[in-house]
Amino acid sequence: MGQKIMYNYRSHLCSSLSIKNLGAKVTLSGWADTIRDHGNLLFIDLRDNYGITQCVIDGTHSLFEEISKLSNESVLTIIGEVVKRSEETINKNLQTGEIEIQIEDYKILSKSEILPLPVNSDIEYGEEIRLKYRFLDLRRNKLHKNIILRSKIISDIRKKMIDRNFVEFQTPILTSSSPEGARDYLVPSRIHQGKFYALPQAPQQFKQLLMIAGFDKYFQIAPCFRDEDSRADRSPGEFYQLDFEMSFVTQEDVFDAIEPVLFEIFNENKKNNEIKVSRYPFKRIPYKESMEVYGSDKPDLRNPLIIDDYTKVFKGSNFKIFSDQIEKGSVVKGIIVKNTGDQPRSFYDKLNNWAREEGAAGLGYISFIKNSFKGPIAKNLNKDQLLLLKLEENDSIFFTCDKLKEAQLFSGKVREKICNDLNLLNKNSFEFCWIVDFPMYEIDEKTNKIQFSHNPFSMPQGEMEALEKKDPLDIKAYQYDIVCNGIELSSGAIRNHKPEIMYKAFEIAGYSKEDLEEKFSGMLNALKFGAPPHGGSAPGIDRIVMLLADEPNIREVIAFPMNQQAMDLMMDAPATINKERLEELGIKLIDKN
RNA sequence: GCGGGAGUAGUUCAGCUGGUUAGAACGCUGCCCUGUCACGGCAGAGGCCGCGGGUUCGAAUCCCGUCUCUCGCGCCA
Repeated sequence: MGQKIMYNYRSHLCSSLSIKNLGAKVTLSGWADTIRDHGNLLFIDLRDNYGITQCVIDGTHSLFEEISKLSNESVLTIIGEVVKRSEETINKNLQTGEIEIQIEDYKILSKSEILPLPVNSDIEYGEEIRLKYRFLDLRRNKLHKNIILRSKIISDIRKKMIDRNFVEFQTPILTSSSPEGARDYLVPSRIHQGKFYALPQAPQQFKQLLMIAGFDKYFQIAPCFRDEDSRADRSPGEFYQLDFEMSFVTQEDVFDAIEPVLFEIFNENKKNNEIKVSRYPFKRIPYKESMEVYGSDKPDLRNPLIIDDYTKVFKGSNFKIFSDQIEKGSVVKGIIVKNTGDQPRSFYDKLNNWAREEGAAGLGYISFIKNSFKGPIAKNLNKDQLLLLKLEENDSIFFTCDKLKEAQLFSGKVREKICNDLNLLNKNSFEFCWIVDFPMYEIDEKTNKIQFSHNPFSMPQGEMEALEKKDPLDIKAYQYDIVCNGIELSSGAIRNHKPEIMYKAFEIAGYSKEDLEEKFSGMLNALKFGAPPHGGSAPGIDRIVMLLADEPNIREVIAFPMNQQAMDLMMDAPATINKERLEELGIKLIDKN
């Protein structure tokens, strides 16, 4: 104690000692994870980033009194000898469980006050306290591991991209607001009072400009900023994408380039070997089919249930509720569920109640058991109609009747609900698919106007000819999403690299030539001086880590996330700014009260 | 902006068909304990029951309002 000279903090890590080191005099530094005081014998589990080592001291030692007053999470250097534990006291749960350190000397590097949040426990705590004391939360095993996994995934991605001749770039954080898309985060300009920078929602235009600049293959672990409300899989404020772009490529070239990267990242970082990752090429599902079969544009392919169309069965049938609606243009969607024909009545009633809570009229069903059709709808169909259902023994089928889009979306919910209730999900797999052929345009239901359904810079399939001759709502784009286990990892596209097609595409969505030139002059200019065909995508890093860490919430894989209200409880952001700073920026606050 | 759930000790939670002194576990303080690893035992301190109002003889409990957290919807080209 009381050393005046600088000494080494550690000779070993808290994970590194074993019976091979018996007799060695070692120095370890770390946190006092747990202290077990037996009166005349005391154990300290010393923890660092790498592991835990048990240190022991007995009552005859001159430092015993002092050391027994230590508090949890104090930071210590412990010097002592590596000794073998007796056979009965070996701890198999610990990497270093065959040895312990006989404490000879120690030094307190930093004391800890009473903790607001226990570090050495795995139980769940409220998010508010976890976020306020994030540094303590991050010391805890689960979060600590998640953040290290995140680092590994990012470094793996970087290596794989560089190995494939992608070039890493940085693009501006202070840039200009883009008129399409999400709400921007804005930064006031001091030099140009009244004007604002925007933080990039994605480096979309910059990566395209880099392609036009001839760099051929771009990637970036890119921060993206969107001022939108949060969800369990959407952190407010900022998130990271594996943003990449390639020149002289077709849609299939883009898929070929990224599929092995995603496969390898998932296969090499999955939690255990039981877990199967989709082999590439991943399934390609046209948007229209995805809506028909899964009732979603981000289907979870681990769910074995499938939606089919049964409009023909009910058309003109005696089941008037459906047949009348069909006359008015509705459709009937159904989901066949195996091994449910013998479920008790309550099973169907519960689903029916759930459907009503969801705003549906109910959830009609027919089950087929011992060669007869049961359920309230069955008696309204004749034999031929019932046979069209193609039910097998012990099957049930659940119906939704509504306008096409509503019926698809609700069937999608039913598909998910039944899968969850019956536990049909294969949890040990990562199922990838591409959703392709997204429509270029859609109709805004409020204004009845045609608008871009996705990225306005995407190339329409059929290019100029399609824009000129086809009904805009029938035009597909070279626009695709990659989906894994029902989570949209990213969208991407083959971009429109021809200014004349760009003018036409925007014209259809109601933008004049002047609008376009005002808002995207940089981009348009670039396209006029020799732009290669190019395309790319941008899988979300946080969501990839979330899937691999098997976490239901994205904040569990971000070191310092904001809460749902987009506040940083630890750093106290956002915060008020003093008058002088505001004046300098030419900003006057409006009192909304 | 809208809907669901929650807010009680430093922490996690119980109590909530109203009833006089609000409990448990972990943590904390003190004492005992030489083989624990979530050590154990005894004792103790610790509460504006989120905040404001109302009903009532009496409110953690019932009612109204409000704030906060969280999940979902809207939003997220």
